[in-house]
Amino acid sequence: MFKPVKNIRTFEAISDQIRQQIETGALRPGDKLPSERELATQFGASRNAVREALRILESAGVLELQKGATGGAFILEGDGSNISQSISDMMALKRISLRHLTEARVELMNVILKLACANADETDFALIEKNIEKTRVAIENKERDTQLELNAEFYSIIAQATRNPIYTLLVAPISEVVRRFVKEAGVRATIEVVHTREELLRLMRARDTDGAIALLTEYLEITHQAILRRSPSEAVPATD
Amino acid sequence: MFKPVKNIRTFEAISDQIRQQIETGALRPGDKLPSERELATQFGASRNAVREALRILESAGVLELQKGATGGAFILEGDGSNISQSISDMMALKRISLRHLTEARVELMNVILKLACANADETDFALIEKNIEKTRVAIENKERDTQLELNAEFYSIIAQATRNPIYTLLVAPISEVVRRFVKEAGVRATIEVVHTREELLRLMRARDTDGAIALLTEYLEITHQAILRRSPSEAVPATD
DNA sequence: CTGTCAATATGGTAGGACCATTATATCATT
DNA sequence: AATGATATAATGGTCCTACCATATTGACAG
Repeated sequence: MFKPVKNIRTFEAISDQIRQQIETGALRPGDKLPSERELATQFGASRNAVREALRILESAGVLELQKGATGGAFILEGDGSNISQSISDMMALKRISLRHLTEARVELMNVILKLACANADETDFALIEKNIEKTRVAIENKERDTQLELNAEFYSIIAQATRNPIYTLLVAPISEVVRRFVKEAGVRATIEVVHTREELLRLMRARDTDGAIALLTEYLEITHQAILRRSPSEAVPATD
Repeated sequence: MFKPVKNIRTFEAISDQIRQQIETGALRPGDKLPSERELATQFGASRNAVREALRILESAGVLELQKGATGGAFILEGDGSNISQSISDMMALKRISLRHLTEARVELMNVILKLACANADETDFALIEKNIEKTRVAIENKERDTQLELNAEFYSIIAQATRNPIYTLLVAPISEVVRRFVKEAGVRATIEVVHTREELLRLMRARDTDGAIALLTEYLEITHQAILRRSPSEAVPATD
């Protein structure tokens, strides 16, 4: 058995090295990398190769590039927003249908609700309450974009109540993709949404896990059906 | 209220256009894009900008770049391997601990097992059986890398039995990250693994969902403890 | 028919030049 | 002294040209 000949490209070597620095903790969120020109000399590579490496890390949500005199590459915290892009890429490649997405969303929210009911404290409930109130105002004023924003926030708050950041990372992209469907299909939120969420909050406060899960599952299915009615073309499952 | 001045970068405009072509179906998996030089003239941009756009799409797992005379950029199917990179990036940024990962893994596998028990047919079971057998051989021959490979495959097969590709997309990266921990900690697989999986397969065939979940949950927790014993430093949770 | 070699197209790398943006320092004006 | 305009410098963004490494194809000699 022979070892495969390595065909490592320079920009890969560079991005790998930077990633490694992050893994070992040598680079932490907020840190600033040297300038592109400086990095080029340090790596003994062209500025071109350095740029491609930085571009990869930027699109991965690891870096942020700022222009200007005090600009440069800054390590980010990482909020998982890039995972959103990944999932929507998969959907564009027809590997995922709306049916798949809703099904997974329901199951994921079931898990999250279970953990949130167990771990949430009054601080979380207060955040949810505030979010619902803002949602009510947004719906009354027909501010659709604001409402969609608050919608994503709602699930994010619940996810954070699980005390496990992985769920927050997973919920954000799903909300994002669902948001696109809702926007495309032109589905409008009614005041019913607020009532449902108030009831959900009540159930969570009462630690009624099963009740909360049942309520949210029903609501998500209704949302799914509403999108389907508006854009039936999306009902076509992935072609395998 | 003023609109924010758009500061769209050319390579972003290019990658957005290509992504749009994929979304509309104008570009499908297997299709080949024009050469970089040709794209540069078509977009009216420099080859440099085109390259950075292609680099982003490549790192997103949307494209594959091949060298040589008949080379070029080919649209991929998209197997979600890039999501793996995203999650491990988040872990590197200390947002996720092993405890978080195991907890989410257990919950996720519970869901997957439930759906797999409901939807799997004999074809899936046969694949699992074959995988277990190969794992037995790998363990006996102490082929650790092969065994780790089969390990990821095992969970992937189960995920595919759910008939929802999203779960396959989510399981792959988690397996990948767990694999790194296992390798780093030097945890060795014993023949017990094979016995556990054979029992799991038996339960799945019997459609004993609860039994299967209980068995796998226990096994995953044991794995978690094994890793912790070997590398206690990883036990430190994320610093918030 | 077969193996060898040249031609060619493509991605990968390099280096230089210039532009747009941003922050800072400097100076003139009030 | 405070303010505002202006030069200065550093940085990312873009472009161009050239060359290298690789992989396919086709011609050619054996």
